[in-house]
Amino acid sequence: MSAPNWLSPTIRAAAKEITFKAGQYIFRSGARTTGLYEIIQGKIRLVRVDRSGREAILQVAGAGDTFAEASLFSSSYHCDAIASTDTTLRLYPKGVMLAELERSPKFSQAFAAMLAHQVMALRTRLEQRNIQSARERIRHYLAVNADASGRTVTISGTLKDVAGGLGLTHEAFYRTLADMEAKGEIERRKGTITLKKSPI
Amino acid sequence: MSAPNWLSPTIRAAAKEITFKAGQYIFRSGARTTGLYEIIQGKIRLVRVDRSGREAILQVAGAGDTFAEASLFSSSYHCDAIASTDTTLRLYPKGVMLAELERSPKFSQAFAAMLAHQVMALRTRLEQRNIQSARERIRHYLAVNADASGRTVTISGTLKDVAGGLGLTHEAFYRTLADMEAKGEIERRKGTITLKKSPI
DNA sequence: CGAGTGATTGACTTAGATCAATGACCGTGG
DNA sequence: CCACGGTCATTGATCTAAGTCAATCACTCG
Repeated sequence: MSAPNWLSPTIRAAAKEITFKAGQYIFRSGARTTGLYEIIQGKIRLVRVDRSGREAILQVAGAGDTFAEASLFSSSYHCDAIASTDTTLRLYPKGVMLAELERSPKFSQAFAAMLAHQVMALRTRLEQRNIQSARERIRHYLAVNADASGRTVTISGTLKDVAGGLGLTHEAFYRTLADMEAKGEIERRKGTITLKKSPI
Repeated sequence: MSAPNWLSPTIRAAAKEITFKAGQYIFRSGARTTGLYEIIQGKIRLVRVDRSGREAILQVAGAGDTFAEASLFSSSYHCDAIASTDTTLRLYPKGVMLAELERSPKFSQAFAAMLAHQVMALRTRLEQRNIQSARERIRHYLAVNADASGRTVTISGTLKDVAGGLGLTHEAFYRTLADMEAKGEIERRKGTITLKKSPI
């Protein structure tokens, strides 16, 4: 999800870049695990194929994301990884990663910290999805992503992307934002949204 | 989320049990971090309070779940933890945990493995929530949770709980299941659901 | 300057939430 | 032992918010 600043120089050195064409398999279910991947460019999906031959998507990942973390601790893959577009990956080989976990407590901590933060962020997003109403969902997003002052949220990327991240269509998102602004609940400026204090 | 079989005896020994009354704060935003919690009994919620004084829920956790993993790597809390019911917790103190991470590569690996699995499971659930249609969401659930044969899913807990986990009302869930059964897509038995092969 | 994309708004439709009612089952306390 | 309260499972009726389709404007980039 984020740039891997948690990696030690040793591991960076051991990484290999690999490219895949759209549609190509990166690994298949049952195959021996190779390591942790980081996406340099492109998009991949992890899928499991169900009885009817349909793909059940486990994860979609894009540039900057990592995937197959859990494969470090398992001997074979339990899903397929497929390049959705032409893709460049960086592979951090399992052996090197495990050796480094073994050798360097510093690295272990950094790695665990990164995973713990991801767990927290994912749980929060999942909790957000439990909210039915678009308006409440957006409020949740704003409350959770507000800066230290608890007021302003900086929008990273396009509004459309944010809408997608919230599990809303961009139309619903635009509309609700417009409505919230009209009602004075928020204020919009280029790249930021500011929560207004409730008028009570 | 699961019984902490990844804990070393050293840490188990250092754990402390604490009880809270419903509504009591377990920790508050800004306070110094104490460690990782496991819920023995009861329910808690992690919340951030927004400008309008409303709670934005970051996580709801129940018996068997752990929370505040990330606090191990941070000096102060960034949210409040509140007991939703009378609750018994086990606290694994931060100092002991970090020392153990430092000392025992075995433990570091086990801890990282546990977190990596959680990350995977959470990503999968999040991906599931991107599916609009109840029917497709259920299909996804079945495909992902099928046993080795790829056919049968064992229902843990009540159907109602499963519905909740899928982000559906229990009514919608029952209805869709009934419909899928009527159409011969699945077969239901006590405690299990079996996927039928697609008729193509 | 056109093509492509984001931002925005309108109109329409629908799937799922909500409210409601019923039967089955389970534990329990008199 | 059985009546009663509670919860789960199930189905019906209704409503509405959000998805879908569609059109327009602004902006950027080669």
